[in-house]
Parts: sequence; C-alpha cells; structure tokens
Amino acid sequence: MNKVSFSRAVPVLTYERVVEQIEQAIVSGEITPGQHLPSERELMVQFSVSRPTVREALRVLQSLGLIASKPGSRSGPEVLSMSSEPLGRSFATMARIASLSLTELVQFRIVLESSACQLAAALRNGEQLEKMQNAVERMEAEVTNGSDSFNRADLDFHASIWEASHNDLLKVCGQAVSGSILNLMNERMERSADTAGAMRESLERDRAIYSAIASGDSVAAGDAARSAISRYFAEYLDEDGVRGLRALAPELA
Amino acid sequence: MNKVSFSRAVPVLTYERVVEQIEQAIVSGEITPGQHLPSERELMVQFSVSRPTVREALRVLQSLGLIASKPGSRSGPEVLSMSSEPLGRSFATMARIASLSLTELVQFRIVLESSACQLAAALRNGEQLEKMQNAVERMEAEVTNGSDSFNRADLDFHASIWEASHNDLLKVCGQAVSGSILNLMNERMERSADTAGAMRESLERDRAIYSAIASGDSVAAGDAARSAISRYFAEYLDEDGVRGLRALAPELA
DNA sequence: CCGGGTGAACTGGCCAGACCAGTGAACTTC
DNA sequence: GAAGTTCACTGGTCTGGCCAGTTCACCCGG
Repeated sequence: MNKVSFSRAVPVLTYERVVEQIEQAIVSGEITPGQHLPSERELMVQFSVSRPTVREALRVLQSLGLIASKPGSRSGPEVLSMSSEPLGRSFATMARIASLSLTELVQFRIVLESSACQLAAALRNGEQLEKMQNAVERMEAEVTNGSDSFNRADLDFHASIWEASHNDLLKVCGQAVSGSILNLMNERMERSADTAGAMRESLERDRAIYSAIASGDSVAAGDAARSAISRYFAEYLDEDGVRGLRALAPELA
Repeated sequence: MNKVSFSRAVPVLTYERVVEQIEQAIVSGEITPGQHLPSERELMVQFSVSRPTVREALRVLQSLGLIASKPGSRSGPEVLSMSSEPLGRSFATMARIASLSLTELVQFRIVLESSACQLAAALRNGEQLEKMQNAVERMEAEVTNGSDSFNRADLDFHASIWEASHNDLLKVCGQAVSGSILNLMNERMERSADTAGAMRESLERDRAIYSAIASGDSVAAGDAARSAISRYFAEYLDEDGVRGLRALAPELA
C-alpha cells in the first residue's frame, strides 16, 4: 500500500473512555439491570481518573437512561433496565428543534398507530381487549362531563392498543410522537377539540377501531386507525401533507 | 379542593437546572444552531454555580446532541442543529439491552420502510428518482463482484428512498432501526446473505420497489417493500413474529 | 505599507482535596 | 428481642489549580 492516508489525530477524552467501558459492561450483560456499579470513589481508583471525570461519565450514562444514582445509597449507581424515557426525550427535542413539521409528525403517527392496530387485531389477548372495552365505556360515560376525564380514558384506550401490539419499540415511538404532537398543538393553538361534538367524533372512531380489533380483522383495524387520525388532523396540514396522507391511506381517496 | 395531595419533595439537582435553562434557551430559539454559548467560566458566574456543575450540565447537553464543545475555541460551546445521532444511539442501546427482539425490530422496519416507499412514490422528484436508478444500476454491475460494493449500492438505494419520502423523522428512525438490525444479525450469526444468489434476490426486489416508485404507484411500492423485507427476514423469526408479519402484510398471505 | 510569525490571553480537559446532607447498617441500649 | 443511636460512607457541590491547545492581536521584518 503506497497510499498512506493519515487521519485526524482526534484526542480521545478520558471521560468518554470511562463511558465506553461502563456502557460496554452493561450492553454485554456483564452487569445486568438491578445490579449496582461501584461507588464513584471506587470507580475513580479502578479507572485511575479523578472524581469529576467519573462523575461526568456517570452523568452521560444517566442521561442515556442506563444508570441512576441516588445519594446516600450504600451500593453505588444502579443499572436500569430499558426505559423509553431517553428515546422519548430525543423525539421531543428533535420535534421542537424546528426541523420537524406537524406534517411529518402526523404522518409518522399514522404509520405507527395503524400498524399497532393491525398487530393488535392479530395478537391481542383477552385481558388487553377487556382494557380497551373498559376504556371505551369510560369514554362513553364521560362524553357529557368535562373533557379532562374523557381525554384520560382516550389515552388509556390508545395505551392498551400499544400494549396489545406486542411491540415495545412501536409502543415507545408511538407514544413519544403522540406526546410531541400534543405539545406542538398546545403551543400553536387553543385546543379546539374539546367540544362535545369533537368528543363524540373521537368516540365514534375509537369504537370503530375497537370493534375491528375485537373481531380480529387486521385490515379493518389499520384502515380505521388511518381514517381516524387523518380525519382528525386533516385541517391542520398543508397541501403537501394532505398529498402524503393520501399516499399512506389510499383507501380514503 | 379539600383533597390536598402532597407529592414527593424531590430534591432538584442544580446541574439539572442548568441543563433545563440552557435546553429551554435552545428549543425556544433564543439561541439558534451555529451560535455559541458563553464559556464555562462565564456560565459559572451567570448561573452562580461552580465549574464542575457547569461541566456536568454541558456533558449532558452534549450527550443529547444539542451542543458540542471544542477546546481552545474562543467562543464557547457551539449549539448544534438537529442530528439523528442521539436518536440512533438510543435505538441502538434499546435494541441491545436485550428487551428488543429481532421480531420487533423487523416489524418496525417493515412498517417504516414500506411507508417511506408509499410516500416516495407520491412525492419523489426527478433528482431522487435518478439517484435510485443509479444505485440500482450499480447493484446490477456489482452483483458479480465482491459483496462489499454491492452492499454499498444497496444502502445508497435505500437512503435515496428515505430521502424521497420527505419525512426526516421517518428517515432517521428507519435508518437507525436498519442499523440496529444489521448489528444484531452480525452479532448473532454469520452473514449468510452474501452469496451471489442472495444478492440476485435482493436486486430483484429492489428493482420491483424502484419501478413501483418510478410509476408513482403508492400501493404497489408499499406492497413491494413489505414483501421484500418480510421474505428476507422470514427465516429468522419465530412463529409469533411470522403471525405479526402476516397482520402487517395481509397481501402476502 | 503589508504580510507573516510570535506570544499572551483565553479555551476546555482534568485533577486534588474538601465540605455537606443524606442514607443505612451496625451497634448499643433498654 | 426490639427500639433508638451512632457512624462510616454515599452522592452533590465547591474551591483552586494545572495543562495543552487554539486564537487573535500585536509586532517585526520585508
């Protein structure tokens, strides 16, 4: 090889190496969730670095949702099991750093939620179905009351769908994007959807989704979800967004 | 309200408050990407905290992909624009912390990639179509050569699909999950897909996807993508996974 | 007058040592 | 044996310092 190409001699930060080693130990299963890391003072001798360096590394791992440290604990920072929190946070910040339009978020939600409904129709068990039914009934009961409890029941309904999809990744991403949409709409405009009429519409659509899932009809469940979400958000989207929606839900055309 | 319910008086860590304030300044647009934060020493007087605290906060923001600090810079840490890196990292760690099965990842990829193909069929422009065609032609040319350049062309093809979907969220998540699947499969088994026959199959499927996108047929594009991915991974999934796949792609039944 | 080299004034990376308010387990006391 | 106390140790924070690298203004030679 006569073409020696040198690469930038990037300095490796020592706290990064601490992060790497601990992360490696976690993902390789050398330390399992529930177990504890050595204390900061112990780590600083094992890594031969100072405490601030150890702490910076721990803070990073903490922000990644891998560990949690509690003052006074006799057993050092705890290794956590997978949580959706960091992923949700990444979604939320991405959504807010301006680059993501409402169109993108809504498209994404349609894709995820309709798929979850398809999966739920095929894989739901009795308990999950019962939860959905329960939530729908609560929505029916609360439709005349304040919108607060109605919305809670609505959220419960969707949560049980995610659950029934048997796909945690889908669930986490779907809930994260739903939350981001709520944030964005709350920031932009008054929630105009709290009228009795709007609630009645939501209820009707959720009922359609529920019966499709209950009957085990994947195709119908997916269609119902796509229809529900796209009708709900259609008025907030621009022309391109509507075109995208038509591509995702051709049955609505 | 006669029901006063006290909540846990959780101590607020000071570095967390520094993170919050800076994060708020970024997401609110008070500081825009490309601009610079004050130096650590400046921040420590503004927040009235010590430098280690400032540094821990900056490390967290850095791990979230919001800022980058460079030693020697006269202008302090730089505020970054949105990047997919932290999201991709979250995906990768989630996937590896054992909770995510290959089934979930593959389902998720099918959902995202088929949707991207549907969107691409409706929204692609000439330049993006050209890129896809170019990639397919390169795959055709390389199918007899080493698998390395073939795989690169394959990746380029898919990348241009993500691009043409006009949805960055879809793109970032899709690419992240694709990467995670690759990692997982590399860890678990030898890549058995590098034979000439497998490459030929891949090429055939990509060609089907391409022609559907080129003709603007969203439905066909989505079907082609679902079919391609599920056929490719079917052998690696368990029974439940296959059932889920059937729910997501009923047209294959 | 202009250009290039030089050095001082920064930057972030890292360290040593210290104090504090909690926690929790061992220990003492009843 | 049970209840209360003590104390070692935890993480959170601060002070003060050193180092290597980057910048930029200044100065000197052309």
